[in-house]
Amino acid sequence: MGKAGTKGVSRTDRERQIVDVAVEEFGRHGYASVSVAAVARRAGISKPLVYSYFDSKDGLFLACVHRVGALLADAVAGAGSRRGSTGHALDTLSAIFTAVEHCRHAWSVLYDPALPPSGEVRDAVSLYRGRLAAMGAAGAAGLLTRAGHDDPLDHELLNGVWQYAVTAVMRWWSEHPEQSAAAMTARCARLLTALGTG
Amino acid sequence: MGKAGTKGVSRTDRERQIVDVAVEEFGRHGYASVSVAAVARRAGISKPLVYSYFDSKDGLFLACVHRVGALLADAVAGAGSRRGSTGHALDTLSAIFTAVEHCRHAWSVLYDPALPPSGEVRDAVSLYRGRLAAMGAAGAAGLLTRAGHDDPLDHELLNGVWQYAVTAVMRWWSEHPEQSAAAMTARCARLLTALGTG
DNA sequence: GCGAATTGACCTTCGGGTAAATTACCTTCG
DNA sequence: CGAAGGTAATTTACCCGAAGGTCAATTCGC
Repeated sequence: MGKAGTKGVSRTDRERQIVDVAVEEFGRHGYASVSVAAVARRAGISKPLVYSYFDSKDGLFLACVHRVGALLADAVAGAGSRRGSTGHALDTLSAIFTAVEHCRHAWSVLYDPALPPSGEVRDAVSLYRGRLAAMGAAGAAGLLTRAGHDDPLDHELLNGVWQYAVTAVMRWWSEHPEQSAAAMTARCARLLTALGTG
Repeated sequence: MGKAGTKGVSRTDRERQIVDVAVEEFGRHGYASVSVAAVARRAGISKPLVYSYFDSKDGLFLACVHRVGALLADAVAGAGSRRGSTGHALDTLSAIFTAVEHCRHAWSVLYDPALPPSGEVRDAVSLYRGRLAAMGAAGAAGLLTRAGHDDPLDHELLNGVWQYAVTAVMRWWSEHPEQSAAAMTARCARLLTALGTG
């Protein structure tokens, strides 16, 4: 639109705003389908400004990964810790819901299945996924050992299923924006008790 | 590599072979990250031949969707039908495992989350997803009503979680090619019983 | 005026898509 | 049975738009 020249927005503020937009775009459409120009447009600025602050598309995505990775890891680490796998799962989900209530596509950024198959981006994503998996599904281990199963591959698979289940819940939530975090927690509580009595 | 001219492969055979390759590529990397040239290269032919048979990238993807959609829908429709949600889920999973044992990326083609957000492709995918959801998670409805929950949104969400859980299992399987379909069924049986006793 | 913020215009690569030419198979007629 | 010609299979070379990435200029706050 307007000519060149500063608009009085500090670099820090602008970076935060760009990452806000980028998280939503990446979370909604996936890494491969989002163009830097689209992010710039939706942020109301021009493409070279994005490159000036983040160097490359990967750099922008990395910033998003660190943003949402820290947010989610902190939330899960600080979650309540009831005993019993159902209670533990609910505590974890509740912590995630409240953490991303104003940034609902955060989870999908970390669990975008169409990432570049190698490189720095993949490494950073794997790092945060690993942390979330270790914490969130530590309860799953107890669940399996209590049932007498100790195959490590079983644990690995249950871990993957747990993370994809959370992904499903998050995507459903993005499509039902009227639902509050508390309502989501209650809903998941109903589902989990129903599963336990199946 | 060689010059032009037919190699004596009929259109029908070639189409089947191209779709074989394309299903694997689309399933592994996702719609947006796969180029028609890559599919052609891995099939040992040239790009214009693909366009000559499938018109466009969307046309090629549509062929893949119909291939795997029919395969999966038939498998689930013909699955055993034990009573009880655990038995029903296991029957469904077992049918899917044996159906796609030689085509393990089939499921991921239908559940690629980075599809174009509208258009014919999306419609076809939604059609098959709907069929699979209706059949596969009819059991989920029983599970919820038995537990006294009748919120239709709960059903919708449980449906989504079920489909993503299956997606997780399928992706794990793609990364563990040494596992047989029977082994996967047994593994899922262990997980489901462990869940029931949680 | 100096530096930070910001942009229009440009370059380059990649991927979807196309046109025309080449080769081989199959029919048909002498 | 063999030559002519149509048709199907296949490729090389190309076009074009979109997206990643860069440069130099311009404007504002201090």
